[in-house]
Amino acid sequence: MVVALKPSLAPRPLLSPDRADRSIRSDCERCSARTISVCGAVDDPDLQRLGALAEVIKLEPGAVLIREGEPAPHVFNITGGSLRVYKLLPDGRRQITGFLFAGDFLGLAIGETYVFSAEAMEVSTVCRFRKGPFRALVAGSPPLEHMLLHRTSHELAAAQNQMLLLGRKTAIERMASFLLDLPGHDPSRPTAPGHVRLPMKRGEIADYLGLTIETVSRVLTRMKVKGLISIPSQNELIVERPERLRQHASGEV
Amino acid sequence: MVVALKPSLAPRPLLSPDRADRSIRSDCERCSARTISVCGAVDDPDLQRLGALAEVIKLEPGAVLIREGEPAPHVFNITGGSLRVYKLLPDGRRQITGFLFAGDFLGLAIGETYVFSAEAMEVSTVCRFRKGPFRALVAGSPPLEHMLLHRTSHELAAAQNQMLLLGRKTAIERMASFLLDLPGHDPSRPTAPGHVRLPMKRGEIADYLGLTIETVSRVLTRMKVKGLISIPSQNELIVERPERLRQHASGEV
DNA sequence: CGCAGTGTTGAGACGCTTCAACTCACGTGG
DNA sequence: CCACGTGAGTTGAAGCGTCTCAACACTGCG
Repeated sequence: MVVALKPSLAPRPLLSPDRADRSIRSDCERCSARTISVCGAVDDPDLQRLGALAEVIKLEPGAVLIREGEPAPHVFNITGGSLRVYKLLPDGRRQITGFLFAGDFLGLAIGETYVFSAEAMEVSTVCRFRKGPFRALVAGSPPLEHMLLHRTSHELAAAQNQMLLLGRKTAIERMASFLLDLPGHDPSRPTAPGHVRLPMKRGEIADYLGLTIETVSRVLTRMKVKGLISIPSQNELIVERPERLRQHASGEV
Repeated sequence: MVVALKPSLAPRPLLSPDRADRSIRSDCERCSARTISVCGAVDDPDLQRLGALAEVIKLEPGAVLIREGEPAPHVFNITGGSLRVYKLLPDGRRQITGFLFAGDFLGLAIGETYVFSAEAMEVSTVCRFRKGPFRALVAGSPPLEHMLLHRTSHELAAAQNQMLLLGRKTAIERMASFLLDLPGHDPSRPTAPGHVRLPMKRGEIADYLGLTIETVSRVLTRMKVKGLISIPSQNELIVERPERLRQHASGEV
């Protein structure tokens, strides 16, 4: 059973970061700033029980996992790939509220129906839990509950950063912030410093940053011309001047 | 000892909503849609212990409770009044990420320093807890931890709504959303239907909605001319056409 | 009465969006 | 092997919504 978690629990023994097929991810990007994997026998009985509850689902690119407004019987944990989470207005305007990667939870919010939609951006795998048993198990396991609170608090802090971005930053500041933040969320195989993997299309970046496709494209071009970044291919990008980008991200230019 | 909580625990006996001096607020606005107060003897020993940890602080309007970037030794619970929570860019641009009222928690996010600032908008009272003992108590009390997770999840859902607002809504849509949402967050004395208390100034509304003061003023005027609202005084507002306002809020006009 | 803080209104400027044309990469089939 | 089609991305020109700057109105208070 595959379960990917990013608990904030006491440190676990560090083993090889490979063998994702039977690994439990254990990290806390804001606390310990690293993604580690714990493989082999799982010592925590709660995590084992959690794994026993799970049902593994594989998603093709574009597959819809959650549709806003529909009944919400499940909680999900992403074990591989990446998903976009978004909300829609009736006329089709879309705001992507987050990109999720391996280890992230989805659908924790209390309520009868989902309040957002979620789709796979690439081939992805998720663990699905029925809400009732999941809640029951969590309620009976303080460490699990604590981990969820910890992660949700982090997400809330990230959401506040995004509000600052959407409410007050210019297009280039938004893009700079995005390019600097993205690698920290994506636990996929360690990339060279400055190297950013872009599993999402321009339109998704636009809907995440509250811009249009055209503006995203223009800003990237401007950054390229300025020598801040280079774009070897559509799906990857290299930050050439991280310090200058950081200045842009915080509005100091 | 004054403690204001909005736990998602099992229902408690409903008593008089007054006597705020010794009350424990107990509600779940999104689940049960009402704010109730439980007064008199507190039966939950965890809440009593929480109360014993608290230190009551009174804030004058404009008083700074939390400054972004400073060490974060405390967790707060608001027992009266209202606070604004915000983030700043170096050049002074401000994004207010939320308005907090009685029952709300503040400073839960894990980290060495606060990642936002908070100021009182009116005369307010808060309970202050040192983080260590607070965490210890919460860790030892599953119901408390559960309540915090529940509340944080709600805040996260609200934050996602705000991202949709900031990223994709027009000025009038933002204002309409704001006027409809605000009463649901403010548990202060029950107001007549359609009646909205505005404890914040225009500049704060602007910084919450990602607009300027002038745009806020213009939009309110437009709404007034259209007959959607009326403004008896600077600090209060009456929604005359809730259904039309709701259409605007969801972008259907 | 005068002052300061707050809110409103107007005119022009600006940044992003909209609309449209074009390029590029990739896959398919004649 | 190349013509063709499609989806994604880029670039240009014009439009529009909000911002900026400025003047004015209102309120409360010493």
